[in-house]
Amino acid sequence: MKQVTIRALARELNLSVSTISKALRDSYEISAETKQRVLALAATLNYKPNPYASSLRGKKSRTIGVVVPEVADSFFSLAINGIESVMKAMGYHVLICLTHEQFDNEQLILNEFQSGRVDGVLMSVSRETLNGDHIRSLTEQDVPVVFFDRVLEEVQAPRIVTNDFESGYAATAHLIEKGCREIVYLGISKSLSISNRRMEGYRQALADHRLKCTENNIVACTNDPAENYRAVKKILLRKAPKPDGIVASVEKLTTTVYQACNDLRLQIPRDVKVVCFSNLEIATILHPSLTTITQPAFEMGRAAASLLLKAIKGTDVKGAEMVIPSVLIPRGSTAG
Amino acid sequence: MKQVTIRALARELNLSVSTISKALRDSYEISAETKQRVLALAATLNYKPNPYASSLRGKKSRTIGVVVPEVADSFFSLAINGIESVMKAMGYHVLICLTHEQFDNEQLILNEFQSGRVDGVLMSVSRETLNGDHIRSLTEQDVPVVFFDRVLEEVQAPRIVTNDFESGYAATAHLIEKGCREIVYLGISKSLSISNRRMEGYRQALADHRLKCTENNIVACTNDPAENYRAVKKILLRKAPKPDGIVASVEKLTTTVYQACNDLRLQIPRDVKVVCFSNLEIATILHPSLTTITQPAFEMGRAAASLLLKAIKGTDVKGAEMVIPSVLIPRGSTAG
DNA sequence: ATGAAAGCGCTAACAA
DNA sequence: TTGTTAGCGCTTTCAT
Repeated sequence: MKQVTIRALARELNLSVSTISKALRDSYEISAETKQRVLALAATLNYKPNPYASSLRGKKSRTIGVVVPEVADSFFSLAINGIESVMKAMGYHVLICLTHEQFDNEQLILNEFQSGRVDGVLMSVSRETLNGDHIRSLTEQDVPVVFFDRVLEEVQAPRIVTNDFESGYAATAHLIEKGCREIVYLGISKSLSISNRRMEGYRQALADHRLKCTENNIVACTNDPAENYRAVKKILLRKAPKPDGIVASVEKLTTTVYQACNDLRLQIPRDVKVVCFSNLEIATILHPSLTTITQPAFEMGRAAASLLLKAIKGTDVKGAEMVIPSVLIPRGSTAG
Repeated sequence: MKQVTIRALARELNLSVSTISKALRDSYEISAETKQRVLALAATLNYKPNPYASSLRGKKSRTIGVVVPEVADSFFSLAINGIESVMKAMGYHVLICLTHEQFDNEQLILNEFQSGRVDGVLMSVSRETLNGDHIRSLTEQDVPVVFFDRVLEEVQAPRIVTNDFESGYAATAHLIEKGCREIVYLGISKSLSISNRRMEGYRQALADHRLKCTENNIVACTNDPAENYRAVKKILLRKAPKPDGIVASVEKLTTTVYQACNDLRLQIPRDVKVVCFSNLEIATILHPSLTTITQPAFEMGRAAASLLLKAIKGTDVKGAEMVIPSVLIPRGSTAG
């Protein structure tokens, strides 16, 4: 990497490095003519300022970290698009780090972020995360952290979330309305607050409709598709009471549920109706098309990014919370 | 950001900064005892080396850039997983940049990469990319570039690709075998080499089976789903000759094709059979399940990452090319 | 309007 | 074995 440095420009124009630097940053101290000359030479020599030198000097990296469980997931990939749209406009870089739903990866990543590599962090915690010390040590070093979607309640940090309770409620009420009486809830993890909030909504809807809520109807899924498949199959095979509705709290479970129903010769929506928290565009062409709770992934990404930028600028956003609602889109899987 | 620096450690232990630096890097020059003391203090004070300072000093960032059209796409998100798995193991960071299929974004990104921000670049070109000057100026600055999947033929750079020609051939031959005689090819873009190679395979398969290939059966899709939908619908409505098979060369078109067939009351596979280049896990639960050409996305990511690391190390990989084959998975959409 | 010089945190050649 | 020193490229006082 043979860089064109400010020094090279200075030598070429018989000016000092500081003059060049100021000219490039359009300082009022520099004459219009000099600015022209500098800019022109910079263009012809294809000068690119070394970002690491400025970072070192200025103590800011113009880079943010995005910590997510997975990128092969329509919610997160859309959220990343939203984040990126804001950050690009503000000249920030986005360092995406994946935890693969593992707490130790998450810890390692946040740890590394204490080095000054990033000016702020957007994160959605892993399904395993119970303790927030790694997050707190980051904020204690004045690296602002904003949660989006998956929050760790224990940590006091600004957050962009969706209305998980209401969505869980809406999904369940919708199934009840369509005649379901024995509704199964498939959670992502026992510890994840979004999963629990959705579940609380589910419970509340059952209660409001005078349906009893048995723990047997609640399944905590794992990160292993095969295991989830067995669990879903098992509960669908139960005879008395036979499940007639499913609320799946995460996109990954869509395939599992459809496949299980298919293999068990259960017809959706006749034998069992399904609502899934999902952002899959493809929901419309499933057979039957899938009723979804669709989250405002892109908007959440945008909002989280904007909030983080404020925090980086030094605005006090402690305790800021923004709720962007999800939408229930009824389709074939709950028809009839 | 209040950093613990090497200087702080030095003061605390009454040692010089260079001793600390060497101790941290486990230099043979430093006594075991001193190393212990340094490491211990570093741990208690939670010292994190400033990556930008080392980058500036060492002229290497231990960061690579990944330039892709989109992240909300199962091929690219899986490929990113593959890349990340290798890079994490080697202690590299991954800066993901999205072109959104636009050439000027791609240019801007590669331009910025001339600043020394990254040690190397992995890229899949945008559908608009015709000219490779931006890529060449990067390699001329000794920033190695490795293509994966979407190559710009014009640029001589190492590449990890899949067998696009053979896959296009296999998809088409499969349809012919299943009785199709009027097969439509849906391309991603006229300029994209992968799309063209797949198309060449399609043409060859037709020729080998003594079917004529009319330009009317070849549709170049755009980045606008609505427009694609109209185009697909239009060709499916054609009466004579009526299309009875579709090869869709990109995942995004799956929804379009299924939706169009659905809306036109065309039954898959009875009226028209479909093969799609796709990595969607969900292919199995579409109705009918989708016959796919499944690309080795994760493996391609891994291979590309390894190759880039070699290039960064200075190994000569000019002209290296690795082909990882895709697999045709026959499912319901081509049954019967 | 321009320049000299210090320093961001780290590394490495050289000295002691 | 440890320390001194000179930068990496850039920004920013503080002169001039």
